[in-house]
Amino acid sequence: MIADQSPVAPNPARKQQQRSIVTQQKLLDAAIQAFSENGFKGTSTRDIAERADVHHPLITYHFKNKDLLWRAAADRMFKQFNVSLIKAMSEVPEVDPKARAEVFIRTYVRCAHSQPAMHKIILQESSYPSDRLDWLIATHLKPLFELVVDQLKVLQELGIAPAGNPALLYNMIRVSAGGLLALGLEIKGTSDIDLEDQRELDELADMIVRVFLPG
Amino acid sequence: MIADQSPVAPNPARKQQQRSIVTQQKLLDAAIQAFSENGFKGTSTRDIAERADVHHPLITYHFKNKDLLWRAAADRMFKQFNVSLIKAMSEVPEVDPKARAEVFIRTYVRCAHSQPAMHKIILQESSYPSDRLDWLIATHLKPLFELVVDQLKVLQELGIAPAGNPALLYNMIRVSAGGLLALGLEIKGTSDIDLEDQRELDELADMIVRVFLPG
DNA sequence: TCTTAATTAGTCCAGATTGGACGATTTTAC
DNA sequence: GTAAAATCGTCCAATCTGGACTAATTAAGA
Repeated sequence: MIADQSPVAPNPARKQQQRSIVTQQKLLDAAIQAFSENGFKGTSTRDIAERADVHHPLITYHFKNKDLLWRAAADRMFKQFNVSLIKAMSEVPEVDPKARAEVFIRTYVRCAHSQPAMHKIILQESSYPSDRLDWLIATHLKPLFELVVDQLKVLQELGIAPAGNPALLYNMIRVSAGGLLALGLEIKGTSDIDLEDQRELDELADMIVRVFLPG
Repeated sequence: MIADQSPVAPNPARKQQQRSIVTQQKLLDAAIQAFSENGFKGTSTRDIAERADVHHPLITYHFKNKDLLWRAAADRMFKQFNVSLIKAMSEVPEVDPKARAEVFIRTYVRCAHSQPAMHKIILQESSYPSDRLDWLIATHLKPLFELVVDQLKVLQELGIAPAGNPALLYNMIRVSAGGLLALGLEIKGTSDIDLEDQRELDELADMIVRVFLPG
């Protein structure tokens, strides 16, 4: 994912320098990490700058303020996630719905593992109403939701997926992957399952497929 | 749940007054709410005192400091949850494992709905290692985990629950209930499902039973 | 009822942190 | 070489931090 352009400067008379792109990426990565750990309110811009190893006034320079930094960081993360998902799906033939669903689940597990911050941020923003949540839903969550639920209905008609409200089913799958992976430390503490281990990760994906696509 | 005793005073020469119990409960409720929204770091003791409508130095008086307040609040919440669960289970005959499992799931859904803060706090504390997480696992998470996983193994042998690692299965059930309910606002935004509605809540419980206890 | 411990109210503090502003300096594209 | 882009260093005013302290109030036990 390459930044289209600096999020701030409107009409550059000279093109953006390479190092500024690096700085922005470092800030965005650090922001996702920090926000996912401590929430929007609990995260200071100085904390983000320190994690990124960047002088903190550069946040103002590149992103104007904390709100816009949050939005840019979330945008990047969700775009990466959704693009990975759609790309993986595009490589599976349309004619085999069960195979498509299986690829979707395995890809979702893989992406959720490489970006556990996503689920944490969604959950945090679901704590109370906010502009950030509205934006998240409208921009990234609802589009994917509608795409997947339509396909889930087909799977249910074919007897591949369990009956019932497909929206609930979608969310159960989602939390069984993303929500469970975000609990990595806790699960390691209670059960000695290490979801950093590729084999255990595959086992989780197998299990989700088995449970949610029994047909 | 009644507080055994004031968490601070060691040897009261005169018994604890009723109003102090009320103050403590108000503080504990407010603390759970605040911590679940903004995390430990993102929550100030003053914020908690304001939510509880209590003068903030009373936190020092009743709980000594922020850490101990967090622990007392979490302890209360988890005890309530686990006790509800065990109580419900004790009313089901031992001889019918499937009925027991179904009661467990429906009770878990009901409790998770009445206390969505629990899942949020677990997830927050799973972000990075801490004494709080260690304590949570050892005191409340692991005991329940071991209890349930043993019963899950029986269900798997009977062909009632799907095959696979029972620890993963347990956690999938847990997040399908608690994790999904904690996402209430998001789910309402994407799908118009209102999990405050008792019928929709029952539908979720039905779905979890259907998916995880197909046998 | 009276005494006194338990609880609360009110105030204060010193220090840290907050998001953000600003000019001086360095780096790099053209 | 030069001017724009990016970074640095420093500053600020406001707010918030957890906690300390004394005086006032309430209620338990004799």
